[in-house]
Amino acid sequence: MVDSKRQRELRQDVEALYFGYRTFTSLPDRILAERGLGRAHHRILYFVQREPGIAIGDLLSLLKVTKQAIHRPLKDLEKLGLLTLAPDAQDKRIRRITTSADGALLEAQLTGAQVRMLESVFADFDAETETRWRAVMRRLAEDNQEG
Amino acid sequence: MVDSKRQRELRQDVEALYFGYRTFTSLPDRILAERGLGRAHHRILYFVQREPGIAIGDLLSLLKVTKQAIHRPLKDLEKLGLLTLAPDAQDKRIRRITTSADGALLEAQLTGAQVRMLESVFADFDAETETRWRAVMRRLAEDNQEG
DNA sequence: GAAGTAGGTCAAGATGGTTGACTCAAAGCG
DNA sequence: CGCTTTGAGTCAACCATCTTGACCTACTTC
Repeated sequence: MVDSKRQRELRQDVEALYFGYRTFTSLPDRILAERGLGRAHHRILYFVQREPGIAIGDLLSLLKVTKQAIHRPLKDLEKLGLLTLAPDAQDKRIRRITTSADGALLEAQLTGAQVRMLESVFADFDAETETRWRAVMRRLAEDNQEG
Repeated sequence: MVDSKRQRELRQDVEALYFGYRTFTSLPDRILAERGLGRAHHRILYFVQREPGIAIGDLLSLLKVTKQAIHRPLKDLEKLGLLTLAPDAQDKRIRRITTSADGALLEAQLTGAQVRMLESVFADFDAETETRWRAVMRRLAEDNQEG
C-alpha cells in the first residue's frame, strides 16, 4: 500500500507537469495569436534573445527541429522586422540571427508573461522552496542533453 | 542590477520548464511511435485510467479540445481494443470510457516511463526538496482551472 | 580542384488541432 | 404529449507544425 500511494503521488506529479506546462504556454499563445504568430515564433525569439548572433544551425540543434521546420517562422519574423539575419564576418556561410528593437520588445512581452506567472506562484512560497523547485527543474532539464 | 539578476534567474526557470517538459514527453513518444500512436492517444489513456468511466464530454473539458479533435484517436484506441465505450446506465446519451486490460497495460508503460524519470530526478535530492517541488508544481497546475 | 559544411528550397505527407454545420437519440420539461 | 436541450457522431474545409528526402548554391577547407 505504501508503494501504491507513492505511485499515485508520482502520477499526480506527471499530471501537474502537464497542466502546469499547458497554462504556462497558453499565456504567450494569446499574445502571439493577436499578431498572427505561433509558438514556433516565440521559441525562435527566445533563443535568439538568449544568445544574440546565434547561427541558424545552432538554433536548429537547440530546438531539435529540421531546417525546413524553422524556415517559415524565421522568414516571417524577418519580414516583420523582428529579426535580422546577417552573414558571419569570418565564415560567410553562417548566418547570424539577432533581434531588432521590436523583436526584443515582443520577446520581452512573451517571456515576460511567463516570468510574471512564475513570480505569482513563487509569491505563495518562501525563498527556500523556490530555490529547491529551481534545482529540481534544472536537473529535469539537464536530462535533455542526453536523450 | 539585483533586479536584472532576478530576471535572468526567472528566464532560466522558463527555459528549464521548456527543456524539462520536452524530455518528459519525448519518453512516451518513443513507445507510442512503435505502435503507430501519438501523444493524443496517451492523453486519452491517462485520463481514462485516472477516472475510469469518464464521459466523453468531461474528457473534452479536461483536455480542452473539441469533439472533432478527440474523435480519431478515441476510435483508434477502441479499434485496438485498448478502450471500451459503453452508454451510461441512467443517461443513455452519455458514453462512458474505460480502459481494457491491454489499455491499462499500455498506459502504465507510458506514464510509468515518466514516473521513473521523476524518480530518477528525485533520487538526487532529499525528501524535503521533493515535497517543495511538488507543492510549487501543484500551484502552477492550479492556475489552469482559471484561464 | 575536390570534398565538406551552412543554408535554402521544393515536394509530399503525418499529426493534431480548428470552425461550422448538420444529424440523431435520449432526456427534461411545460 | 410535444418541444427543447443535451451528448455525441460526422462531414468538410482548413491551418500550424513538423517530418523525410532530394537537390541546389555558396563558401570554406584541405
